[in-house]
Amino acid sequence: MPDSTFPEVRSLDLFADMSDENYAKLMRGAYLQTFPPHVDLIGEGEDADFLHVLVSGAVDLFSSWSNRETSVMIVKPVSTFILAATIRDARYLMSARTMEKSRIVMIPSQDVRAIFDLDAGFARAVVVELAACYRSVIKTTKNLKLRTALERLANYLLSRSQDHDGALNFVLDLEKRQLASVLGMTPENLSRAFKALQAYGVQVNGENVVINNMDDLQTFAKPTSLIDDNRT
Amino acid sequence: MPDSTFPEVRSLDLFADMSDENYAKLMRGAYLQTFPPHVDLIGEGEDADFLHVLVSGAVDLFSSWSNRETSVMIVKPVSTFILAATIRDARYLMSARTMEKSRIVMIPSQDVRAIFDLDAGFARAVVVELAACYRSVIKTTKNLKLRTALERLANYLLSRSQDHDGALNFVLDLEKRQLASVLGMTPENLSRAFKALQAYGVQVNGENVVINNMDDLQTFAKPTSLIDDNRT
DNA sequence: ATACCCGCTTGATAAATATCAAGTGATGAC
DNA sequence: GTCATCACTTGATATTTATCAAGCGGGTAT
Repeated sequence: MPDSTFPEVRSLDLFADMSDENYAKLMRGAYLQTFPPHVDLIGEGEDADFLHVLVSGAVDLFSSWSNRETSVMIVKPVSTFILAATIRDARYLMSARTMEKSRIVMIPSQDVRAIFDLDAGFARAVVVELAACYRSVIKTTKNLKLRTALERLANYLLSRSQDHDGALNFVLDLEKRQLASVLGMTPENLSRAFKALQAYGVQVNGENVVINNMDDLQTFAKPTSLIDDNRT
Repeated sequence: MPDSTFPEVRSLDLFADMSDENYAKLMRGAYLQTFPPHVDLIGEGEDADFLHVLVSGAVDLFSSWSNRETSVMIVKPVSTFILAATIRDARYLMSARTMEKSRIVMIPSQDVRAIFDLDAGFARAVVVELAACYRSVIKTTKNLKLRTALERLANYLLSRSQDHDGALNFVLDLEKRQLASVLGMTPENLSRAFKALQAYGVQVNGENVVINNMDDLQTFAKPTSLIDDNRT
């Protein structure tokens, strides 16, 4: 492959299938920016002028209403965020802030839409990506409506274990209050939920998690790929 | 426009922009089927062999886990459902059943994917549709995580009022137990929630709803287009 | 080293929501 | 017309979750 701007971006599924020419066009107006931790990037309700690609760091997509706030999802590198708003030329539904120092490529939304019309490979990739995002949020909805907070936590831990090749001990990748918000509960409630999972052999010490009895935990959590597997 | 198979389908946004030739190809393997009320169409976990287009009637998309069941969304005509699974050649994340007598056009998924590659207009329409679906589910998630059941109900009533050009009285379009499931609460809780909204001037008699004091209800419900407007 | 901050925990209590059981009322079958 | 069915309602109670208020403890700045 010839040189390209932002090679990390080029190798993303979303951009891998397009022609070099169209990729170059798309990146002509794009720029890379580095942000410190805890910086607001986007406010919900604003116009989606840019498609964002997180190259390194971590970003929290959250939403507020009537004095309440919740984290809708966490974005980890390398991936895009708020593709749907860009495509529809609509307003952001979520706010975004960096969680740590982050490098982000910003691509003007109008260029994304223009190249979409020019490049069939890109168009296909956008559709596949959007369909995956859609399915992921459907799973979130099922998780919220069908499970209690304790069950959501148990399944979260099983998922993280899977991420580590089924390891029985691992480190939480989120601060606990952040995790509480993602799971749709308060930090106090999360604290108690961790204690309640001791009954199923889960030990938590700071950010370290040990699963002493995988069978017990699975029997309680009843994980299913139709909710918990983010790949399918 | 020349004659086309399933004119109701042809005029959908999703199919309006494609060439007559490709539309004909897409519909070659499609067939229309009529189902009685309360018939299971799809079970979650099955392979997405067909894209479904609801031409008349109503369909409930629901999901089950561990002895619990919840209605994720209701599909009204004319619209497609489970587009994302079709695109990704994946398994259905939701089950589907008819709520009333329904006519449904079923299009083989492989044809959808094939024509997608051939027809740029169709590809664009799929992307726009999927982006809309994605944003709609994000709104559902915000609704669930940021609001209590009472607040969800209040905003639901305001939305239905909007659907009727802001009318102060209208008829519920769902059975109450169905509505309870969509809103993520039990039928008993919904019954009490209706009574609680009397304090804000809402009167419910059977399926008839009267909003006596729109200001009061809005002050309580705090509707926002970033959650409650399904068009943007 | 000391003091402070901050995230987390814990306890007590309140609010929201679900469950179980019984009752009401409309609708439809016979 | 009577009975049965079914959705809905109502009441009593249990569970889940949130709120408020301290307290704990590891890290950091000075």
